[in-house]
Amino acid sequence: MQGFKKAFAEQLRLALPSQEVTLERPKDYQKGDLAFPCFKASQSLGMSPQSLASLLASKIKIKDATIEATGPYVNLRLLESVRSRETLASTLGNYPLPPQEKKNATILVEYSSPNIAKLFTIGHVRSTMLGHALANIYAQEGYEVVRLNHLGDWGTQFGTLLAAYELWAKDSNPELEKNFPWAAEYSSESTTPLHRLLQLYIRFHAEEEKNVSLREDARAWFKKLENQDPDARRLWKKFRDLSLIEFNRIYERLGVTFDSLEYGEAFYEDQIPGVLNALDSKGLLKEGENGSKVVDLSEEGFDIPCLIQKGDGTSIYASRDLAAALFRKSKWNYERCLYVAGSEQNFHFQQVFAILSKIDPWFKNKQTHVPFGLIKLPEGKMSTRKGNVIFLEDVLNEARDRIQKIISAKNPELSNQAATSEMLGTGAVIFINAFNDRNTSITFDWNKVLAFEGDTGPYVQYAHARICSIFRRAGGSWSQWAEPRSEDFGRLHFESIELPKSLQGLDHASAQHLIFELNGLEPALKASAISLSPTSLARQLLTISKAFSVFYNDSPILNVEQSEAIRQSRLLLCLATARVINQGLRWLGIFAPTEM
RNA sequence: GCACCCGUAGCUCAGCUGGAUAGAGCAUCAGACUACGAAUCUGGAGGUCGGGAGUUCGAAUCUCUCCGGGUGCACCA
Repeated sequence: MQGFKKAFAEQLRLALPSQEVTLERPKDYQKGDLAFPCFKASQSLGMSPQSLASLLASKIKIKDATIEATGPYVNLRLLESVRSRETLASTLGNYPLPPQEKKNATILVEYSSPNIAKLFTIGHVRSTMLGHALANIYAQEGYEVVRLNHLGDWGTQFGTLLAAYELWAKDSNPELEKNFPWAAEYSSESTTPLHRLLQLYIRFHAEEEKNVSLREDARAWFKKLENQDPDARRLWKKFRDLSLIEFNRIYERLGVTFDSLEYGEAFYEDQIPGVLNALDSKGLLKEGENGSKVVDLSEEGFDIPCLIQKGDGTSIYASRDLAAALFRKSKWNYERCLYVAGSEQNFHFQQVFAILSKIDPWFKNKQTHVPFGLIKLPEGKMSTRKGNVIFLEDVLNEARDRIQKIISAKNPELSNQAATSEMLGTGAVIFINAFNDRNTSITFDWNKVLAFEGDTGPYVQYAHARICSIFRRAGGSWSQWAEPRSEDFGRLHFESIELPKSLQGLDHASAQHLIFELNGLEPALKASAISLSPTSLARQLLTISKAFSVFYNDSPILNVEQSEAIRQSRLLLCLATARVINQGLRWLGIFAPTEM
C-alpha cells in the first residue's frame, strides 16, 4: 500500500507542480483505497475541482490500479487481487503493523496516580487505561516511553489520615469497623487494611464538617511528617505499603504496568527547596497571605496567583509538580510529558506549566495535560470523602459475574470459564472508556457500562474467538499462528507467514471490505496518537469486527465445496483479522480470548 | 470576575487538522439458526447537527455572539 501511495502522490506532484499533495483514505471503501481531493489545487488553477479531477484521472496511470474521477476527487482503486495480497502481506509479518522508525525521543506519560489510602473507584479506570493506551500507542510510534505514576502519597491529605488514625484507630479501635453504613455493602472486602484507612478518611471528613479545628490537626500532622517526626514517618510508610499492595493487585488485574512506582509525590520531598531557590533566583517568588509563598501569574492572564508554599511552611501539590518536572528534565531530557488527569485539574496544570516556562524556557510546550471528564452518578458527583462512590473492583466483579452467567447459558462446555469471564468483563469496562471521547463526562449506569452486545469490547472479542474457533476446526498450525509468540510493551510479535502464489476467493464485496478496513488500523492509530485519545483506535477495531462478521456470515471458509486454494486464502484473511484485532485490543489494554 | 469542557436520531455517542448523499449502538418494527459460534447478520423507521451572525467555492467542523448543561479557581490533590 505504501508503494501505491508513493507512486500516486508522485504522479500527482508531476501533474501539479508547486501544489501541495496530501492523500486521504476514502470513507466508503467502494470508492477506492486512496483519494486526492482537488479543491485546493483547482482553486489556484482557476478551474472547477470536478474538471481538474477528470483531467488528472485521464493523465495518471498506475499498474494494478484504476484511477477514476468521482466528482471532485481522484480515486485510486487497487485491483481486488492486488489489494488482498498487499494487505495480507503487510499484516502477516512479524507484527500486524511494521515497527515504526525509532524517533530517538522520549515521551513521559504520567497516569493513574491514585491517592494513598483510597480505593480505586470507577473514575480511576479512565486515567489508568487512557494513560496505558497512550503509552502503548506512542511506543508503537517509535518513541521511548516512560510510564510514570505520580502516586498521591504526600500532602495535607496524608495529614488527615494521620490525624484520623491518632484519634480513632491508634489502639486498633474496634469502632473502626462500624459506623460506616455504606461500607457494609462491601462487607466481603471491607476488612482489608485499605478499606479501614478509607473509612478513617471518610470519618474524618464527616466529623470535620461539625468540628472545623480538625482541619488544623491534619495540617499539623502533615507538618510533623515534613519535619521528620518519627511516628509520622513510620505510619506514612506503613500506610503507603498497605496501599501499594492493593494498587498492585488492581494493576495486575488490569494488566497495567509502570516503569517505577517510586516517583510518587513523596519522592520529591527533598527537592522542594530546590524549586523555591529556582523560583527565588528568577525573582518569581512573592509573599502571599498568612506568610505563604506564591508566584504571580497576572502577566499570563491568571487573576489568582499560584500557591507554592503554605503559611505554615509546608509544601503543596503545585510545588511538588514543579519539582517533578525539574527532576524529569534532568533524568530523561524528555521531548514531551503527558499528564493524564481529570479535567477539573485544568487550571492547576495551566498554572504549573506557565511557571515552568518562566523558570526555564526549555519547558515551553513540552508539557501537555490530557484531561478527561468525570464519571458521575445519577445523583451527582462521586466523592470518596462522602462515601458515595462506585468502586472499580465492584464494577469488574459485577462485569465478570454477569459474563459468567452468559457463558453458563450459551457455552457451558467452555473450559476456562473463570479466566474468560474476567477477560470479557474487564474488556467491556475498558472498551467503553476508550470508545467514548475522553472529554465527555459519563453518568454511571450499570447496564451501560456492562453492556456486552453491539458496540462493545465483547463484540470485538467475539470476532476474535470465532476466528480462533475456525482455526481449531481447520487444524494444522492455524491456531498456533493466531497466538502471539511474544509481547513487548503492548506490541505483539507473531510468526511470519508466507503467502501462496495466488489468493483466491477474496474478490467479493464482504472480503474486500474487510481488507479495506484492516488497512484502516494504521491511520486510526496515528489519529489516536495525535488526538491523545484511543477513541479512533477503538472505533476502528469495532469497524473491523463488523466487517468480519459480515464476511463470516456470507462467505463459507471451511466447509465449502470449493477449492483448497479458496479455503487457504480465506483462512489467511481470518488470520490477518485475528492478529489485527488482538494487537489493537492489546494496545487498549484488553485481552482477546480464543474461546468464549 | 478568570479558565476549561459539552450541546448531532427517543436514549448513549462517532464524525480527524472545513470537503464526496450526516454515521454507529441501544430501544422499536419486519426478517435470518438442518452452513464454519444467533454474544451474530439483513432490512425499515428515526436528525432544519442548541439559536443567530460571519469567513469560504463549500461549515456539524473555523470565528463571534446568545441560550442551555457541567467543571475548576491559593493554604486538598
